[in-house]
Amino acid sequence: MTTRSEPATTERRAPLTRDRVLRAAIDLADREGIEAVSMRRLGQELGVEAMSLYNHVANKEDVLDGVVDLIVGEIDPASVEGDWKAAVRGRILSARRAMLRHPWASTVITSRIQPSPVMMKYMDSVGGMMLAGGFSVDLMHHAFHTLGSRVLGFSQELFDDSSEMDQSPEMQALLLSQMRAEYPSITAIVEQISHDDATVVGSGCDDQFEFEFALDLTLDGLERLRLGETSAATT
Amino acid sequence: MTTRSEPATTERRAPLTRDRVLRAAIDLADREGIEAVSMRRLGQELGVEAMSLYNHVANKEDVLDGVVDLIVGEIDPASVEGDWKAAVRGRILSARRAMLRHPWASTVITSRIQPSPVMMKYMDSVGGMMLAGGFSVDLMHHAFHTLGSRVLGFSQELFDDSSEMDQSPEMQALLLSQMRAEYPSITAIVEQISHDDATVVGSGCDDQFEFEFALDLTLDGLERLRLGETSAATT
DNA sequence: ACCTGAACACCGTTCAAGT
DNA sequence: ACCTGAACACCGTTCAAGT
Repeated sequence: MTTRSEPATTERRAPLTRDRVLRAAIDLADREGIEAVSMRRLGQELGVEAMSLYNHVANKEDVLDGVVDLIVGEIDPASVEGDWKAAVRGRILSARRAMLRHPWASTVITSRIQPSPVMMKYMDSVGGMMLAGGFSVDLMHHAFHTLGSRVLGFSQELFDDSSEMDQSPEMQALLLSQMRAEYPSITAIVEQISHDDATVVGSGCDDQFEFEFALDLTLDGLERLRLGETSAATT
Repeated sequence: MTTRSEPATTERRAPLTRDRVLRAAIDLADREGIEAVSMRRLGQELGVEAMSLYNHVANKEDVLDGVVDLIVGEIDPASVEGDWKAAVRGRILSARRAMLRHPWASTVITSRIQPSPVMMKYMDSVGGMMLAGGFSVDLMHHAFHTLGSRVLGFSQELFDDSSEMDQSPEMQALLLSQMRAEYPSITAIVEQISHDDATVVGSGCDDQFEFEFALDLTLDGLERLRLGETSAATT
Protein backbone atom coordinates (compact mmCIF):
# COMPACT_ATOMS: atom_id res chain seq x y z
CA MET A 1 0.00 0.00 0.00
CA THR A 2 2.17 2.86 -1.17
CA THR A 3 -0.70 5.32 -1.52
CA ARG A 4 -0.28 8.30 0.74
CA SER A 5 -2.67 11.06 1.70
CA GLU A 6 -1.20 14.02 -0.12
CA PRO A 7 -1.66 17.21 1.88
CA ALA A 8 -3.45 18.87 -1.08
CA THR A 9 -0.67 21.39 -1.65
CA THR A 10 -1.35 23.02 1.69
CA GLU A 11 2.42 23.07 2.24
CA ARG A 12 3.28 26.62 1.20
CA ARG A 13 6.78 26.28 2.74
CA ALA A 14 9.05 23.26 2.73
CA PRO A 15 9.06 21.79 6.21
CA LEU A 16 11.95 22.80 8.42
CA THR A 17 14.72 20.26 8.65
CA ARG A 18 18.21 20.28 10.12
CA ASP A 19 19.60 20.30 6.61
CA ARG A 20 17.51 23.31 5.55
CA VAL A 21 18.61 25.19 8.66
CA LEU A 22 22.29 24.47 7.94
CA ARG A 23 22.03 25.46 4.28
CA ALA A 24 20.24 28.67 5.21
CA ALA A 25 23.09 29.44 7.59
CA ILE A 26 25.66 28.91 4.83
CA ASP A 27 23.67 31.04 2.38
CA LEU A 28 23.34 33.83 4.90
CA ALA A 29 27.03 33.73 5.82
CA ASP A 30 27.99 33.76 2.12
CA ARG A 31 25.80 36.81 1.54
CA GLU A 32 26.36 38.89 4.67
CA GLY A 33 29.22 37.34 6.60
CA ILE A 34 29.27 35.02 9.55
CA GLU A 35 28.49 37.76 12.09
CA ALA A 36 25.04 38.08 10.51
CA VAL A 37 24.24 34.48 11.45
CA SER A 38 22.28 34.66 14.69
CA MET A 39 19.53 32.28 15.69
CA ARG A 40 16.98 35.07 15.45
CA ARG A 41 18.16 36.18 12.02
CA LEU A 42 18.35 32.59 10.82
CA GLY A 43 14.73 32.02 11.83
CA GLN A 44 13.75 35.19 10.01
CA GLU A 45 15.55 33.93 6.92
CA LEU A 46 13.48 30.73 7.05
CA GLY A 47 10.18 32.51 7.77
CA VAL A 48 9.97 31.14 11.27
CA GLU A 49 10.58 32.29 14.84
CA ALA A 50 14.05 31.69 16.27
CA MET A 51 12.65 29.30 18.86
CA SER A 52 11.43 26.90 16.18
CA LEU A 53 15.00 26.18 15.14
CA TYR A 54 15.55 24.39 18.43
CA ASN A 55 13.28 21.60 17.22
CA HIS A 56 15.87 20.75 14.57
CA VAL A 57 19.22 21.76 16.00
CA ALA A 58 20.45 21.55 19.58
CA ASN A 59 21.76 25.11 19.74
CA LYS A 60 23.91 27.56 17.83
CA GLU A 61 27.09 25.54 18.34
CA ASP A 62 25.30 22.63 16.70
CA VAL A 63 24.49 24.84 13.71
CA LEU A 64 28.14 25.81 13.34
CA ASP A 65 29.24 22.19 13.73
CA GLY A 66 26.85 21.15 10.97
CA VAL A 67 27.93 23.98 8.71
CA VAL A 68 31.58 22.97 9.03
CA ASP A 69 30.70 19.37 8.13
CA LEU A 70 28.85 20.46 4.99
CA ILE A 71 31.82 22.54 3.88
CA VAL A 72 34.39 19.82 4.61
CA GLY A 73 32.08 17.63 2.52
CA GLU A 74 32.73 19.92 -0.44
CA ILE A 75 36.39 18.84 -0.55
CA ASP A 76 37.18 16.38 -3.36
CA PRO A 77 37.59 12.76 -2.26
CA ALA A 78 41.09 11.36 -1.92
CA SER A 79 42.77 10.55 -5.21
CA VAL A 80 45.06 7.62 -5.75
CA GLU A 81 46.96 9.03 -8.71
CA GLY A 82 50.57 10.11 -8.58
CA ASP A 83 52.94 10.05 -5.63
CA TRP A 84 51.92 11.14 -2.14
CA LYS A 85 53.04 14.71 -2.72
CA ALA A 86 50.96 15.25 -5.83
CA ALA A 87 47.97 13.53 -4.20
CA VAL A 88 48.13 15.48 -0.95
CA ARG A 89 48.84 18.72 -2.78
CA GLY A 90 45.82 18.25 -5.04
CA ARG A 91 43.53 17.46 -2.14
CA ILE A 92 44.68 20.49 -0.15
CA LEU A 93 44.18 22.77 -3.13
CA SER A 94 40.66 21.37 -3.44
CA ALA A 95 40.10 22.21 0.24
CA ARG A 96 41.37 25.69 -0.52
CA ARG A 97 38.81 26.14 -3.29
CA ALA A 98 36.09 25.25 -0.79
CA MET A 99 37.44 27.87 1.60
CA LEU A 100 37.56 30.50 -1.13
CA ARG A 101 33.88 29.78 -1.84
CA HIS A 102 33.13 30.47 1.83
CA PRO A 103 35.66 33.01 3.10
CA TRP A 104 34.12 33.02 6.60
CA ALA A 105 34.52 29.24 6.97
CA SER A 106 38.08 29.28 8.29
CA THR A 107 37.14 31.29 11.37
CA VAL A 108 34.24 28.94 12.11
CA ILE A 109 36.49 25.90 11.69
CA THR A 110 39.10 27.27 14.05
CA SER A 111 36.40 28.00 16.64
CA ARG A 112 35.41 24.29 16.85
CA ILE A 113 37.17 22.70 19.80
CA GLN A 114 36.51 19.03 19.09
CA PRO A 115 36.84 17.75 15.52
CA SER A 116 33.66 16.17 14.16
CA PRO A 117 33.63 12.64 12.67
CA VAL A 118 33.48 14.21 9.20
CA MET A 119 36.57 16.26 9.97
CA MET A 120 38.31 13.23 11.46
CA LYS A 121 37.53 11.26 8.32
CA TYR A 122 39.11 13.95 6.15
CA MET A 123 42.21 14.13 8.30
CA ASP A 124 42.48 10.39 8.43
CA SER A 125 42.34 10.04 4.67
CA VAL A 126 45.08 12.66 4.23
CA GLY A 127 47.15 10.77 6.78
CA GLY A 128 46.46 7.57 4.86
CA MET A 129 47.80 9.15 1.68
CA MET A 130 51.03 9.92 3.52
CA LEU A 131 51.40 6.44 4.99
CA ALA A 132 50.77 4.95 1.54
CA GLY A 133 53.54 7.23 0.26
CA GLY A 134 56.04 5.79 2.69
CA PHE A 135 55.73 8.07 5.75
CA SER A 136 56.35 6.67 9.18
CA VAL A 137 53.57 7.31 11.70
CA ASP A 138 55.91 9.74 13.45
CA LEU A 139 56.60 11.77 10.35
CA MET A 140 52.91 11.85 9.42
CA HIS A 141 52.19 13.18 12.90
CA HIS A 142 54.75 15.96 12.54
CA ALA A 143 53.41 16.65 9.05
CA PHE A 144 49.97 17.47 10.47
CA HIS A 145 51.44 19.87 12.99
CA THR A 146 53.56 21.51 10.32
CA LEU A 147 50.72 21.86 7.84
CA GLY A 148 48.39 23.14 10.56
CA SER A 149 45.34 24.80 9.05
CA ARG A 150 46.98 24.55 5.63
CA VAL A 151 45.75 20.96 5.42
CA LEU A 152 42.25 22.47 5.27
CA GLY A 153 43.16 24.98 2.60
CA PHE A 154 43.72 28.16 4.56
CA SER A 155 46.59 29.90 6.30
CA GLN A 156 46.54 32.39 9.11
CA GLU A 157 46.94 35.77 7.45
CA LEU A 158 48.20 38.40 9.86
CA PHE A 159 47.89 41.34 7.50
CA ASP A 160 44.81 42.56 5.76
CA ASP A 161 45.86 44.28 2.56
CA SER A 162 42.37 44.42 1.12
CA SER A 163 41.77 48.16 1.59
CA GLU A 164 45.38 49.21 1.34
CA MET A 165 45.38 51.02 -1.94
CA ASP A 166 42.08 52.85 -2.22
CA GLN A 167 43.84 56.19 -2.21
CA SER A 168 45.01 58.64 -4.80
CA PRO A 169 48.51 57.96 -6.20
CA GLU A 170 49.85 61.13 -4.51
CA MET A 171 48.37 60.07 -1.17
CA GLN A 172 49.84 56.59 -1.62
CA ALA A 173 53.31 58.03 -2.20
CA LEU A 174 53.00 60.17 0.93
CA LEU A 175 51.82 57.26 3.05
CA LEU A 176 54.61 55.09 1.71
CA SER A 177 57.30 57.60 2.59
CA GLN A 178 55.94 57.87 6.12
CA MET A 179 55.80 54.08 6.37
CA ARG A 180 59.35 53.74 5.13
CA ALA A 181 60.65 55.70 8.09
CA GLU A 182 58.80 53.52 10.62
CA TYR A 183 58.82 50.11 8.93
CA PRO A 184 61.53 49.99 6.27
CA SER A 185 61.47 46.23 5.73
CA ILE A 186 57.70 45.88 5.45
CA THR A 187 57.58 48.92 3.19
CA ALA A 188 60.05 47.26 0.87
CA ILE A 189 57.53 44.47 0.33
CA VAL A 190 54.72 46.89 -0.39
CA GLU A 191 56.85 48.80 -2.89
CA GLN A 192 57.90 45.60 -4.61
CA ILE A 193 54.24 44.63 -5.01
CA SER A 194 53.39 48.05 -6.44
CA HIS A 195 56.10 47.62 -9.07
CA ASP A 196 54.92 44.18 -10.15
CA ASP A 197 51.41 45.59 -10.14
CA ALA A 198 51.11 46.39 -13.85
CA THR A 199 49.50 42.98 -14.26
CA VAL A 200 47.44 42.46 -11.10
CA VAL A 201 44.47 44.72 -10.47
CA GLY A 202 43.90 46.20 -7.03
CA SER A 203 47.33 45.33 -5.67
CA GLY A 204 47.85 43.23 -2.59
CA CYS A 205 49.54 39.85 -2.50
CA ASP A 206 48.91 37.03 -4.93
CA ASP A 207 47.31 34.84 -2.29
CA GLN A 208 47.20 31.72 -4.43
CA PHE A 209 50.89 31.99 -5.21
CA GLU A 210 51.77 32.54 -1.55
CA PHE A 211 49.62 29.63 -0.44
CA GLU A 212 51.25 27.28 -2.93
CA PHE A 213 54.72 28.60 -2.07
CA ALA A 214 54.24 27.80 1.60
CA LEU A 215 52.56 24.49 0.86
CA ASP A 216 55.33 23.37 -1.48
CA LEU A 217 58.07 24.44 0.92
CA THR A 218 56.39 22.31 3.56
CA LEU A 219 55.74 19.29 1.34
CA ASP A 220 59.29 19.41 -0.05
CA GLY A 221 60.70 19.56 3.47
CA LEU A 222 58.61 16.56 4.48
CA GLU A 223 59.68 14.60 1.41
CA ARG A 224 63.31 15.30 2.21
CA LEU A 225 62.79 13.96 5.74
CA ARG A 226 60.96 10.91 4.43
CA LEU A 227 63.85 10.08 2.13
CA GLY A 228 66.32 10.54 4.98
CA GLU A 229 64.24 8.22 7.16
CA THR A 230 64.24 5.32 4.74
CA SER A 231 68.05 5.23 4.94
CA ALA A 232 68.58 6.11 1.27
CA ALA A 233 67.82 2.63 -0.06
CA THR A 234 66.44 3.26 -3.55
CA THR A 235 67.95 6.02 -5.69
CA MET B 1 58.47 73.89 43.50
CA THR B 2 57.90 70.18 43.57
CA THR B 3 55.44 70.34 46.43
CA ARG B 4 52.02 69.12 45.42
CA SER B 5 48.72 69.26 47.22
CA GLU B 6 48.33 65.68 48.31
CA PRO B 7 44.67 64.63 48.29
CA ALA B 8 44.91 63.56 51.96
CA THR B 9 44.59 59.90 51.07
CA THR B 10 41.03 60.39 49.87
CA GLU B 11 41.99 58.23 46.85
CA ARG B 12 40.77 54.84 48.03
CA ARG B 13 41.14 53.47 44.48
CA ALA B 14 43.80 54.25 41.92
CA PRO B 15 42.24 56.48 39.25
CA LEU B 16 41.04 54.68 36.16
CA THR B 17 43.40 54.90 33.21
CA ARG B 18 43.58 53.22 29.84
CA ASP B 19 46.52 51.19 31.05
CA ARG B 20 44.69 49.97 34.18
CA VAL B 21 41.71 48.96 32.04
CA LEU B 22 43.94 46.99 29.66
CA ARG B 23 45.83 45.25 32.46
CA ALA B 24 42.59 44.34 34.19
CA ALA B 25 41.41 42.80 30.90
CA ILE B 26 44.59 40.71 30.65
CA ASP B 27 44.32 39.60 34.29
CA LEU B 28 40.70 38.62 33.84
CA ALA B 29 41.40 36.73 30.63
CA ASP B 30 44.32 34.91 32.26
CA ARG B 31 42.11 33.87 35.17
CA GLU B 32 38.81 33.04 33.46
CA GLY B 33 39.38 33.01 29.73
CA ILE B 34 38.74 35.62 27.08
CA GLU B 35 35.00 34.96 26.92
CA ALA B 36 34.71 36.34 30.46
CA VAL B 37 35.99 39.72 29.28
CA SER B 38 32.90 41.84 28.69
CA MET B 39 32.69 45.57 29.24
CA ARG B 40 30.26 45.04 32.11
CA ARG B 41 32.42 42.41 33.78
CA LEU B 42 35.56 44.49 33.25
CA GLY B 43 33.93 47.44 34.98
CA GLN B 44 32.91 45.18 37.85
CA GLU B 45 36.51 43.99 38.11
CA LEU B 46 37.65 47.61 38.48
CA GLY B 47 34.90 48.57 40.90
CA VAL B 48 33.20 50.82 38.42
CA GLU B 49 30.18 50.79 36.11
CA ALA B 50 30.77 49.54 32.58
CA MET B 51 29.91 52.95 31.16
CA SER B 52 32.85 54.57 32.96
CA LEU B 53 35.28 52.56 30.85
CA TYR B 54 34.25 54.58 27.82
CA ASN B 55 36.04 57.58 29.30
CA HIS B 56 39.33 55.75 28.84
CA VAL B 57 38.86 53.43 25.88
CA ALA B 58 36.89 53.98 22.71
CA ASN B 59 35.03 50.66 22.83
CA LYS B 60 35.61 46.97 23.29
CA GLU B 61 37.60 46.63 20.06
CA ASP B 62 39.93 49.30 21.43
CA VAL B 63 40.40 47.24 24.59
CA LEU B 64 41.34 44.18 22.55
CA ASP B 65 43.67 46.23 20.36
CA GLY B 66 45.43 47.56 23.43
CA VAL B 67 45.66 44.13 25.01
CA VAL B 68 47.34 42.72 21.91
CA ASP B 69 49.87 45.54 21.93
CA LEU B 70 50.78 44.89 25.56
CA ILE B 71 51.32 41.21 24.83
CA VAL B 72 53.37 41.82 21.69
CA GLY B 73 55.38 44.15 23.92
CA GLU B 74 56.31 41.14 26.06
CA ILE B 75 58.33 39.64 23.20
CA ASP B 76 62.09 40.01 23.61
CA PRO B 77 63.70 42.71 21.46
CA ALA B 78 65.54 41.69 18.30
CA SER B 79 68.94 40.19 18.94
CA VAL B 80 71.91 40.71 16.68
CA GLU B 81 73.79 37.58 17.67
CA GLY B 82 74.32 34.61 15.39
CA ASP B 83 73.09 34.15 11.84
CA TRP B 84 69.61 35.11 10.70
CA LYS B 85 68.21 31.66 11.43
CA ALA B 86 69.33 31.56 15.05
CA ALA B 87 68.22 35.15 15.59
CA VAL B 88 64.76 34.70 14.05
CA ARG B 89 64.32 31.34 15.75
CA GLY B 90 65.13 32.80 19.16
CA ARG B 91 62.77 35.71 18.69
CA ILE B 92 59.91 33.47 17.61
CA LEU B 93 60.44 31.18 20.57
CA SER B 94 60.30 34.26 22.80
CA ALA B 95 56.99 35.17 21.17
CA ARG B 96 55.83 31.64 21.86
CA ARG B 97 56.62 32.00 25.55
CA ALA B 98 54.45 35.12 25.63
CA MET B 99 51.61 33.16 24.00
CA LEU B 100 51.96 30.33 26.50
CA ARG B 101 51.64 32.87 29.30
CA HIS B 102 48.34 34.03 27.75
CA PRO B 103 46.76 31.05 25.98
CA TRP B 104 43.76 33.13 24.87
CA ALA B 105 45.94 35.72 23.12
CA SER B 106 46.23 33.93 19.78
CA THR B 107 42.49 34.07 19.16
CA VAL B 108 42.41 37.77 20.00
CA ILE B 109 45.36 38.45 17.70
CA THR B 110 43.74 36.62 14.80
CA SER B 111 40.53 38.59 15.33
CA ARG B 112 42.32 41.93 14.71
CA ILE B 113 41.82 42.96 11.10
CA GLN B 114 44.35 45.75 10.81
CA PRO B 115 47.78 45.33 12.41
CA SER B 116 48.61 47.99 15.01
CA PRO B 117 51.80 50.06 14.82
CA VAL B 118 53.26 47.91 17.63
CA MET B 119 52.53 44.77 15.62
CA MET B 120 53.95 46.36 12.47
CA LYS B 121 57.12 47.26 14.37
CA TYR B 122 57.54 43.63 15.48
CA MET B 123 56.98 42.29 11.98
CA ASP B 124 59.29 44.88 10.50
CA SER B 125 62.10 44.00 12.87
CA VAL B 126 61.76 40.29 12.04
CA GLY B 127 61.85 41.21 8.35
CA GLY B 128 64.93 43.31 9.02
CA MET B 129 66.67 40.31 10.59
CA MET B 130 66.03 38.37 7.40
CA LEU B 131 67.26 41.12 5.09
CA ALA B 132 70.40 41.48 7.20
CA GLY B 133 70.88 37.72 6.80
CA GLY B 134 70.90 37.99 3.03
CA PHE B 135 67.24 37.51 2.07
CA SER B 136 65.87 39.27 -0.98
CA VAL B 137 62.72 41.31 -0.38
CA ASP B 138 60.82 38.69 -2.36
CA LEU B 139 62.00 35.80 -0.23
CA MET B 140 61.32 37.71 2.98
CA HIS B 141 57.80 38.34 1.73
CA HIS B 142 57.24 34.64 1.03
CA ALA B 143 58.80 33.85 4.40
CA PHE B 144 56.10 35.83 6.21
CA HIS B 145 53.35 34.00 4.36
CA THR B 146 54.98 30.66 5.07
CA LEU B 147 55.51 31.35 8.75
CA GLY B 148 52.01 32.74 9.10
CA SER B 149 50.99 32.93 12.74
CA ARG B 150 54.13 31.00 13.65
CA VAL B 151 56.05 34.27 13.48
CA LEU B 152 54.02 35.30 16.56
CA GLY B 153 54.67 32.07 18.38
CA PHE B 154 51.53 30.07 17.78
CA SER B 155 50.25 27.61 15.24
CA GLN B 156 46.72 26.76 14.30
CA GLU B 157 45.94 23.55 16.15
CA LEU B 158 43.05 21.65 14.59
CA PHE B 159 42.81 18.96 17.21
CA ASP B 160 42.23 19.41 20.90
CA ASP B 161 43.80 16.49 22.74
CA SER B 162 43.51 18.11 26.17
CA SER B 163 40.67 15.93 27.50
CA GLU B 164 41.50 12.87 25.45
CA MET B 165 42.71 10.50 28.07
CA ASP B 166 40.63 11.13 31.17
CA GLN B 167 39.18 7.64 30.99
CA SER B 168 39.94 4.31 32.58
CA PRO B 169 42.56 2.21 30.75
CA GLU B 170 39.89 -0.35 29.78
CA MET B 171 37.65 2.39 28.38
CA GLN B 172 40.62 3.84 26.49
CA ALA B 173 41.33 0.50 24.88
CA LEU B 174 37.70 0.14 23.82
CA LEU B 175 37.54 3.66 22.39
CA LEU B 176 40.82 3.08 20.55
CA SER B 177 39.60 -0.11 18.91
CA GLN B 178 36.45 1.68 17.75
CA MET B 179 38.53 4.58 16.47
CA ARG B 180 40.87 2.25 14.64
CA ALA B 181 38.01 0.98 12.48
CA GLU B 182 36.94 4.50 11.49
CA TYR B 183 40.22 6.40 11.44
CA PRO B 184 43.12 3.96 11.16
CA SER B 185 45.80 6.54 10.32
CA ILE B 186 44.89 9.01 13.06
CA THR B 187 44.57 6.17 15.55
CA ALA B 188 48.11 5.08 14.71
CA ILE B 189 49.34 8.47 15.93
CA VAL B 190 47.38 8.22 19.17
CA GLU B 191 48.70 4.74 19.84
CA GLN B 192 52.24 5.83 19.15
CA ILE B 193 51.86 8.64 21.68
CA SER B 194 50.49 6.23 24.30
CA HIS B 195 53.56 4.03 23.87
CA ASP B 196 56.02 6.87 24.29
CA ASP B 197 53.95 8.01 27.22
CA ALA B 198 55.97 6.40 30.01
CA THR B 199 57.83 9.69 30.31
CA VAL B 200 55.21 12.34 29.62
CA VAL B 201 52.33 12.73 32.05
CA GLY B 202 48.79 13.10 30.80
CA SER B 203 49.53 12.13 27.21
CA GLY B 204 48.79 14.33 24.23
CA CYS B 205 51.37 15.78 21.87
CA ASP B 206 54.59 17.41 22.95
CA ASP B 207 53.53 20.83 21.73
CA GLN B 208 56.90 22.46 22.15
CA PHE B 209 58.59 19.75 20.09
CA GLU B 210 55.97 19.98 17.35
CA PHE B 211 56.22 23.77 17.24
CA GLU B 212 59.99 23.66 16.88
CA PHE B 213 59.78 20.85 14.32
CA ALA B 214 57.50 22.91 12.09
CA LEU B 215 59.48 26.09 12.68
CA ASP B 216 62.80 24.42 11.83
CA LEU B 217 61.40 22.75 8.73
CA THR B 218 60.25 26.17 7.57
CA LEU B 219 63.45 28.02 8.45
CA ASP B 220 65.59 25.30 6.85
CA GLY B 221 63.52 25.46 3.68
CA LEU B 222 63.91 29.23 3.56
CA GLU B 223 67.67 29.00 4.13
CA ARG B 224 67.95 26.53 1.25
CA LEU B 225 66.08 28.94 -1.01
CA ARG B 226 68.23 31.85 0.12
CA LEU B 227 71.39 29.91 -0.75
CA GLY B 228 69.96 28.99 -4.12
CA GLU B 229 69.14 32.64 -4.75
CA THR B 230 72.64 33.92 -4.13
CA SER B 231 73.95 31.70 -6.95
CA ALA B 232 76.06 29.48 -4.66
CA ALA B 233 78.95 31.90 -4.38
CA THR B 234 80.50 31.38 -0.95
CA THR B 235 78.73 28.09 -0.18
C1' DA C 1 36.63 65.85 34.36
C1' DC C 2 34.92 61.82 35.44
C1' DC C 3 31.17 58.64 36.75
C1' DT C 4 26.29 56.88 36.60
C1' DG C 5 21.13 55.37 35.57
C1' DA C 6 18.22 54.54 32.30
C1' DA C 7 17.49 53.14 27.94
C1' DC C 8 18.12 51.02 23.24
C1' DA C 9 18.86 47.38 20.27
C1' DC C 10 20.63 43.38 20.16
C1' DC C 11 22.14 38.20 21.78
C1' DG C 12 21.15 32.63 23.03
C1' DT C 13 18.01 29.85 25.32
C1' DT C 14 13.99 27.84 28.18
C1' DC C 15 9.42 26.65 28.91
C1' DA C 16 4.61 26.65 29.18
C1' DA C 17 1.12 27.30 26.02
C1' DG C 18 -0.97 26.86 21.77
C1' DT C 19 -2.42 24.20 17.13
C1' DA D 1 4.85 16.94 16.26
C1' DC D 2 5.96 21.25 15.49
C1' DC D 3 5.65 26.25 16.25
C1' DT D 4 5.12 30.45 19.25
C1' DG D 5 4.98 34.40 23.04
C1' DA D 6 6.79 35.75 26.89
C1' DA D 7 10.50 35.81 29.71
C1' DC D 8 15.35 35.43 31.53
C1' DA D 9 19.97 36.64 31.70
C1' DC D 10 23.12 38.35 29.22
C1' DC D 11 25.69 41.70 25.44
C1' DG D 12 27.87 46.72 23.59
C1' DT D 13 26.88 51.38 23.46
C1' DT D 14 24.71 56.24 23.86
C1' DC D 15 23.32 60.13 26.26
C1' DA D 16 21.42 63.16 29.48
C1' DA D 17 22.04 63.83 34.17
C1' DG D 18 24.61 64.06 38.19
C1' DT D 19 29.04 65.42 41.24
